[in-house]
Amino acid sequence: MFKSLKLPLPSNFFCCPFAYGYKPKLYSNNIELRKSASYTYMHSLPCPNRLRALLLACKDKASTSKTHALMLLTGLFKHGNSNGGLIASYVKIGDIKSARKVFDVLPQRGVDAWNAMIIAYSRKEYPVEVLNLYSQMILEGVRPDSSTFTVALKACTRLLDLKTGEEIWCRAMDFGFEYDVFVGSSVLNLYAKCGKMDEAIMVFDRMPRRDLVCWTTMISGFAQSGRPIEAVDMFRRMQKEGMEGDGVVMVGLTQACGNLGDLKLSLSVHGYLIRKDLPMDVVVQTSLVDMYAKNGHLKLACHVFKNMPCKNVISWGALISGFAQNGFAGNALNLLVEMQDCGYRPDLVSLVSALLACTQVGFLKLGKSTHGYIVRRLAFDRVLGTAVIDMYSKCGALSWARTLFDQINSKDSISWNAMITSYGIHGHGKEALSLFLEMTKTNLKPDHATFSSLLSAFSHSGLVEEGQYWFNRMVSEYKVPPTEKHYVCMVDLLARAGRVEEACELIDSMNAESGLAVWVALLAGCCKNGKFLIGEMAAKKVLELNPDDLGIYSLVSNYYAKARKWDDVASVRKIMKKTGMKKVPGYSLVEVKGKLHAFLMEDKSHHQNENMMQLLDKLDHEMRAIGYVPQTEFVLHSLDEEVKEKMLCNHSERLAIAFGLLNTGPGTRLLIIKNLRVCGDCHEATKFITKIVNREIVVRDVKRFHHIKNGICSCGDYW
DNA sequence: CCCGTTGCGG
Repeated sequence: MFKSLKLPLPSNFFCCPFAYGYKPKLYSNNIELRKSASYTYMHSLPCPNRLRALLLACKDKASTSKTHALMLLTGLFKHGNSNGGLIASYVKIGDIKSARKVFDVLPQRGVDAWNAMIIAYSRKEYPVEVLNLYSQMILEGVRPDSSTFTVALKACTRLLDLKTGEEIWCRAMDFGFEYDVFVGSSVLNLYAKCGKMDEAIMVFDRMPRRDLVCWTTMISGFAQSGRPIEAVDMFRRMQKEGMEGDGVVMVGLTQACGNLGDLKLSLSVHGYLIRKDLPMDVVVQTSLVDMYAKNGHLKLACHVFKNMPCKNVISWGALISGFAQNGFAGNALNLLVEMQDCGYRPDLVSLVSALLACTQVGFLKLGKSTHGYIVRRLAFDRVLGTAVIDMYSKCGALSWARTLFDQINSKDSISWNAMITSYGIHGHGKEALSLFLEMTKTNLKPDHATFSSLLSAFSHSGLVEEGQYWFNRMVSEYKVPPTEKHYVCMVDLLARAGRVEEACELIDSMNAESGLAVWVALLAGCCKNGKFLIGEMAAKKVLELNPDDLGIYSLVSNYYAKARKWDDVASVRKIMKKTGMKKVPGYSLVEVKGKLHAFLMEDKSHHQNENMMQLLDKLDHEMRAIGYVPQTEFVLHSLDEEVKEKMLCNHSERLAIAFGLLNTGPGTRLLIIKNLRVCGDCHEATKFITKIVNREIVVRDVKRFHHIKNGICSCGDYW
């Protein structure tokens, strides 16, 4: 990061100048300026333009050097004029080192020379060098021009160095560039990229003249700051002022549409591009793919993608990440292969998407080979490392996750949080705590996310005392204001431990409005512990908040069933039917011999169905012999007990387990991935199965892991 | 008098 300009501050400089009533002085004389060298030269030597033309025509090293020599001979070099052109011609042939060498020995350096050098560094993306030269230039008393300020501001934007940027902007205004569109749009971009859209709009509204670039900056600024509605408003305002968009403007709008998820608007943006016959380059088309993918319309995204005459890795990445983000892990992974078949090398983004896809479906084998690919092909950085940690832990390989965690040498709080979360979901609350304590010994500060990870780890392990202790210390010592997420963890922790009264008190003490999630957590705890007094209230609260998740209604209905309030069960069922919410079909996945197999509830279509049923039948008898009693309360239909018991056997995880047992060698660990929470009966049954077949079965449900071995589950039946 | 300078994709 750029340290400091070490320059005297312009007058009235303070934070965002307009916010504090800053009034720029036009053409101020408060800084002693030497006249620029090119200015003096014009009156003393002939034919400067011929030399410039010559320099501009230079195409290679030879002609540049020749002209350079000519300048030295004629004495032009000594007098300083045209040196900007000389530097620029070295830059043009890509020889920045020579350009800098010339620059350093110039007897007189006019603003053109400085600009040429600064622009060269800007193009090569050396923002720190740009700012160094800029400040040196000011100190030497050379008068910067519009380009100088524009490029210097761009450098600050790259570094996200708002403070330096504002300082430069103030100076630009003092030098008379307040209404320069180039300087102005650079300032807008600086604010936009630093996430200060309110300041940007303040500057924007004061601009007397705005070009298309200014509008684009505002539109994409709003889009990228998560304010898509304002981005669209900005575009409408622009049209009202008689401007038409170009491709770049539309890219900003596609981002806004992607975030809004408004298909109609998305289609109209696409339509605008076609109607106005704007050039559809790779960038525009890729942003359309991304827009449709973010809207969840993968078909449209694919359609645009397929019709792209020219694709690149970014286009592929947009589609792959679209599939992965929308939960279509298989499509994402297939696309990654297809991309390679088409001769494109997966890059960071497509690989992270692939990891995400593997994580979603618990495809450890493919995740591992993706990890291998990353290690071989790319530098293994912190971001990728954290993604791989997440993948391993969510694919059940906690110890591998830890090994990798130890290998990351400059961990940020995201890496720590990922590892703490990993211990949490595997039910290792104590390890999560000791890792947290280790983190506090570094100079990283635990933030709200760290405490979310820690508290949820406690809740998965039922560590009530620890939870209360650290919740209090989070507020008092670490000054992290508790968010709803933290409250949910605490309510969950207390309520599941049966301390529903304390959970209630905690909800009452919340500053913010208590949302749906805390009441759901409370209700779940009441349901588990048969606390019908507080449960009644929690159930009412939950229903009042009109949840749109069918799972929540199932919880309420389960609760009423447990409380034997059949009328209420019926009325909740009625709501569920009326709202027409689709039940998410439960499925289970199991990896066998490097392939992932999926099972739906009561799925009889599998070619091994016969064998699986036989095995389950056999296991059912053996389980009953050693004490298994089917818990039919988990089947919600009003059916005969016998039918209910049969249905339990057809739960998807039983099918997956049967398939896994039949197709793997004795003693192999099975990993089952579920998209819902594991049902209580299956949990019991699996414990018995591990005893009978002498295997370890790991089940990942939507919330956490269950490592089941010898009839005992790592969750301690606490989930 | 001219030139260089500002906004876009996973």
